Amino acid sequence: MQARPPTMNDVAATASVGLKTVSRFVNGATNIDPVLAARIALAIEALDYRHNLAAASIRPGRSSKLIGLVISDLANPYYSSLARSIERVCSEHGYLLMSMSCDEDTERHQLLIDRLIAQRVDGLIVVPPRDDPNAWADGARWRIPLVVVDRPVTAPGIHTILADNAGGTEAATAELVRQGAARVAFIGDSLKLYTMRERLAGYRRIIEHDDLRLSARLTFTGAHTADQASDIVLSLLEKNLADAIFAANNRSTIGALRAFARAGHRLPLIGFDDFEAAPLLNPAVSVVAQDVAEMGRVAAETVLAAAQGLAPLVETHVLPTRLVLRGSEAKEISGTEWLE
Amino acid sequence: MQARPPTMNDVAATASVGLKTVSRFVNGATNIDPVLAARIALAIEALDYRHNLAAASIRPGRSSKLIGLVISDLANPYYSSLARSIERVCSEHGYLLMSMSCDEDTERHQLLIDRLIAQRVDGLIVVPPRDDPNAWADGARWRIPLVVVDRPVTAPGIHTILADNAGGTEAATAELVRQGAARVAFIGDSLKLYTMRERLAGYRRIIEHDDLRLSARLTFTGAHTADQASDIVLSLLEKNLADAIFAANNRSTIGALRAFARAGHRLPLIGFDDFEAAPLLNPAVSVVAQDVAEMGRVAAETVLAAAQGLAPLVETHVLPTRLVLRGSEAKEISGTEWLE
DNA sequence: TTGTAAGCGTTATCAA
DNA sequence: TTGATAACGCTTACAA
Repeated sequence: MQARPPTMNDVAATASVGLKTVSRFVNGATNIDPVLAARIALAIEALDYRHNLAAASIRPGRSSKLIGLVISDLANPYYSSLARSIERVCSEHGYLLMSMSCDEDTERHQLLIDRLIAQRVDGLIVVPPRDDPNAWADGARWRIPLVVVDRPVTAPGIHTILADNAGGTEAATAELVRQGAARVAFIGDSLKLYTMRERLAGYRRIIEHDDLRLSARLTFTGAHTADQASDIVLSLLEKNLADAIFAANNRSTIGALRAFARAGHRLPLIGFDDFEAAPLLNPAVSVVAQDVAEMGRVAAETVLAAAQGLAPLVETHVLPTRLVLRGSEAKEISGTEWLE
Repeated sequence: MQARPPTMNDVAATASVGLKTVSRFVNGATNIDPVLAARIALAIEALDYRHNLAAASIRPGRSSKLIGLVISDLANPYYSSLARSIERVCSEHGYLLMSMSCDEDTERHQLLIDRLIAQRVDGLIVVPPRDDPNAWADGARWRIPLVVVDRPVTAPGIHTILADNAGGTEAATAELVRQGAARVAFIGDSLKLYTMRERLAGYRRIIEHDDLRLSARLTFTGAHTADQASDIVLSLLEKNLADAIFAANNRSTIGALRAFARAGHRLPLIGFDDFEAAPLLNPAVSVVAQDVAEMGRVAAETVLAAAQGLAPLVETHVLPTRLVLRGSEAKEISGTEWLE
């Protein structure tokens, strides 16, 4: 069905020039006889010749100009924003980004990394899998630059880009306290997750500093789903055990909102991670926002610099978060404002 | 800095076996002397050898096992869902998906396609650029399978996957009429866009069929932004010119919601395309939802079938949409229900 | 400036 | 079953 695609040799023959001249032409060399160049251009057009980068890239000194990215889910807004930002930087440098989803599956994660290395990408950006974030990088010998994003890895000598999970949570908790909440509850997922441990640490910096000695009774790390978070918050509301809620991830934020709706009244709330609906809800939901685009940019520039031999120092980069106050700290549902 | 990565030859030398035997081993051939196999495995481990797929793929009869995808924006939920769905099918078939964003930029779109072909992808899935959706595919001779998604292309012989834009809008409009709206307004973007033309056509099937002769006065195709949509809807509300709103895309839906908020009262509303906030708003927003995952699945299976020589008939595939009624058709802001 | 010849890492042929 | 040898499409000395 599909004929073998034409090669540089075919072009050379058709244009009656040497192979090397076609190679020069294709690679954009300037010192070519205009007459030959025209013949070559014509032949390329006639044959519909396409440069074969796979063949070109196996020569020593040449590289694929490909960067690999392994995340858990391309369709998750957090990761797709990250991918988009990385893609932008890559394309500015003439690189193509290959973004792969591993579904937080450790095995698939490894498979994808192996496949990308087999594809001879010039660099790798990886979000470690949630469970067992270290195994894949453990004894591996990295011949290509590797940058890790969002969660750190224990293996040494790896570029790491993180958000300031602790600092962001600290700021949010402090704001809730400043607004008069003596009892701020922390609703989050398992402490097996690095980000949860960090966020809880930030929360404790404030709560224990204020010596309220409440952190233990108000700390909930079993909210794996929005429903579980909702149940926890509902119970707090019914027993009047808290004055404000810090929701340590999106699911917990949604859960808290559902609990508010069910109970008919609400508490001041700040959630970790922004989400599309947050500014559209009534009242708009305050959040700690990560600068995902910036994380992507730094990750991409780090990997590209290293890929081009500019070998930056291996270091951990912690990017600041932003407290976005929108109005969910109001004591009651205002009912008047809606969508702005 | 980075040493040249070890080759199959290095492995063969280390293991004291022939090159071809290593090749067999790496490609999973079964008929290998277990003793030699063990030596090879050891050598691979010792050298940290990695198969070079780029080199392998230049041999005749071998392919890259890569599929290319060109969309406008990976960070757009619609496209990231599409990419995710395609990626899933590809990986089930042992293919890797390369997803690229062109930002609706015709030039970049062409650049990406050329680059992917140069990379020797086995197939290409493309969302044509919004402006000038035909140029890129016009005279091109496609040696690899090509599938076009979301918007059609005039060039013949190209697999095309579309959503039933007209049918979905028809159903939504009919529902609004059924609920008693005599004057349903159509708020959308320019008719230069294929999807807008289709959606308007669906709207007219109902409005003109009902002989209400209102479609012209109630059709607005200048809502390029949410703000413009908002202004239009606000004016309709103030002059009491419409009984219900059909918002032909997400931006128009958001605009209509803003107008409702500003005016303090609302009309029955159905929007085209679902969005994350829709079920969370109060009242929840009814939409015409596209089955994006299914579109991706069909696109991927079409391209993979063709790539594997199963050459399915070239055809246009129109996938049904789903009318998701959630409660935004209520006449007033209820204020009691909130997040469920 | 141009072309010839060698070699990149892999796979396919084919004789052993 | 194994391994020397010849491709694959391309780039890079090096000679012309």
